[in-house]
Amino acid sequence: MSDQLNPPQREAVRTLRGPMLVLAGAGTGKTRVVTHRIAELIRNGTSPERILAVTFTRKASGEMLERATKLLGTKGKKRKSRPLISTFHSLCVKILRRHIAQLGYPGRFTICDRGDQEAEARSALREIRCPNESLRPGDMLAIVGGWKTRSIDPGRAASLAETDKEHLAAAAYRRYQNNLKTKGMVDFDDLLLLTQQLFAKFPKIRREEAQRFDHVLIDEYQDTNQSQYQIIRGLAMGHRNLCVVGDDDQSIYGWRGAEVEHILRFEKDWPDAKVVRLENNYRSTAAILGYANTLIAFNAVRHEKVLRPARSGGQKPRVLQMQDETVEAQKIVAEIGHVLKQPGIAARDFAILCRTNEQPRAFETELRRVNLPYILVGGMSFFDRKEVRDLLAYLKIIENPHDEPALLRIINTPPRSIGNATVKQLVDSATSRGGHVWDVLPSAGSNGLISPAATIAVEKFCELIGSLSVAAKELPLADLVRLVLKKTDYRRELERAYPDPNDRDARHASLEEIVNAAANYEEHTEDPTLTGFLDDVALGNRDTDDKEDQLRSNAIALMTYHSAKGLEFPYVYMAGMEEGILPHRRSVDSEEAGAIDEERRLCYVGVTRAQDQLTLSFALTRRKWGKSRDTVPSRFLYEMTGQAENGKRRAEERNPKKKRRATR
DNA sequence: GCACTGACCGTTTTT
DNA sequence: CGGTCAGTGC
Repeated sequence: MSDQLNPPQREAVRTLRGPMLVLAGAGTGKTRVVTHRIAELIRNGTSPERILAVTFTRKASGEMLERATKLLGTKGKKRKSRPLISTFHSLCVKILRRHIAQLGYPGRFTICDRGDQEAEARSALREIRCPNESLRPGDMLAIVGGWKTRSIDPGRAASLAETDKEHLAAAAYRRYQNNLKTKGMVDFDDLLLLTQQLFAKFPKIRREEAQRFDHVLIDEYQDTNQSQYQIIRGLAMGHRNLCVVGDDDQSIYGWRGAEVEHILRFEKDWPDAKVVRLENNYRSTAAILGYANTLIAFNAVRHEKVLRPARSGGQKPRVLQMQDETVEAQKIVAEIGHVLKQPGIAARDFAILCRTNEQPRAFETELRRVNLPYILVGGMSFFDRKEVRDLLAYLKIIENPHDEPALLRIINTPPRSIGNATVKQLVDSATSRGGHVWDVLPSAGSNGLISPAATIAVEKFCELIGSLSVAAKELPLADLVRLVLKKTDYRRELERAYPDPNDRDARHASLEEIVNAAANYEEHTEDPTLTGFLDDVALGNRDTDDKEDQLRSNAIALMTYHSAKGLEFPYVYMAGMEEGILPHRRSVDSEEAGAIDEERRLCYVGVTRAQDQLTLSFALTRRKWGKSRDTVPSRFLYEMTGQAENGKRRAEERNPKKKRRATR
């Protein structure tokens, strides 16, 4: 792309004051506009730290920061003189760290990961005496998550609940939320929800936080949920310098509470808003864009947009039919290997996109077999591995001994003779007193709650944590991590637990990675703290770079459509174009209106990632749980290739006057 | 207290 | 197929 901005882009960059909505289609240089705008603001005298840019993913914020830095030529400068480019979640953590006590929480908090959430869900369900088979913790979390992303508190949830499960979930939600509060823990959704509540209840705090910035920019605005919407309003209503950028056709987070209405309603909320449309696509060839446009036109409810290709011609997208998912992986990987032999083509030019996290498995096996470099984005995270979680649990306990899931995780890991029976006693005694497990540990032996042997073990454990906490105040983070490993003898535990040397080595390496991550965090952060490190880990803000970035710098990308949003690749493979996968079975079966439309947008996101060549593939049979089943090609294939009738079009041709309402 | 075994069960996407 | 968990035997 040339460095010249086209007229609408220029307008979006030059109009610096007041509210602005940038409706930007796929591949129209959205990120470019945002970064240029930041640069323009600074050139016009806005001091950089008065600018806040919010993105959805950490990757996007990193990229934006990099580009803005380049544009401004401020590379070596201190962080203070840089704009704040952050994800929503990181922003909210910062705000909550300053004010959470106002909401009745202990002064500090830890962010729970998925495992912590499950443990807390389990105990909440136990508290309401919910039989195991009536509602599982996972299901409860799914229901509660749905409420939280729509800003529904326990009180309102109780009145909204319809089914038996929902009623149980509402009761458990109340407990769950209260327990988290007393323990000083917040889950992912709370980060947004509590910030919203903070702003609503304490206008003074809202103003204080809002006054830090003179300009607010929001990327991927179509994916904002209720809380985010309110937070943005709260931050921008004073100065009104709010610029939001988004594309309703790429709204793929409806299931997480995102409401496209927000982008459609923007002009009503901010009546003097300037609206700029970016419709020139610089990314894909006309052939690819043709497929994308034909496909998305099947969605009835949308902002009408015409994406004009800047690149004419191009190779027509291919549809490949394979025998099963193994052949699919073999064929695609073999083809990539073949194309890679051509000069000037690199592994990073390829992406294999999937609907589910399970699909990449077959590809991974195959890529390994033929020894091609790849990076699997998402899926089982490094930080989900058992040994990593154990080690992090120690750090969490050092930071906040009241973090109960962390405590229960490591109180007997490595085994130190504090068995299930003892732990149960300790938990019961804490619950009956309404206190923390950590606080009953010192007196447990003298109260005769636990056996003499266990008493000694518990005493030793307390000493261990005590000495680590002292060390934490003096040692650099990486050294603290090493000390934890040494004092807990965790490496010997690995030797014991994993007889397979390969397995063992991999796990040793994971521990080493944490030490590296800590060192990296310290190096890249101005004021490093244990809290800050744990925040970054919980939010996926991996400062671990080296290894990951090295890989990413030249590897075939293997990821889901959701992860691929905002990215682009010369060669894109969309695997598993089958009914039940894309669109996913769950959406096909769903009663909810618009479920298929969201799947179609997902498909659209996939298609519009491709710059030069797009390949769609489906398998005739696919294995699931060891059983092979026949499949049906995705309806989207027929739609894209013009083999399906577009009912909406027909109706319109007959009755052209009738205007479609642009709502979801 | 701990390790091992077998029954059971699950089908999406993520910060 | 692969992971989880309760129950069993040492």
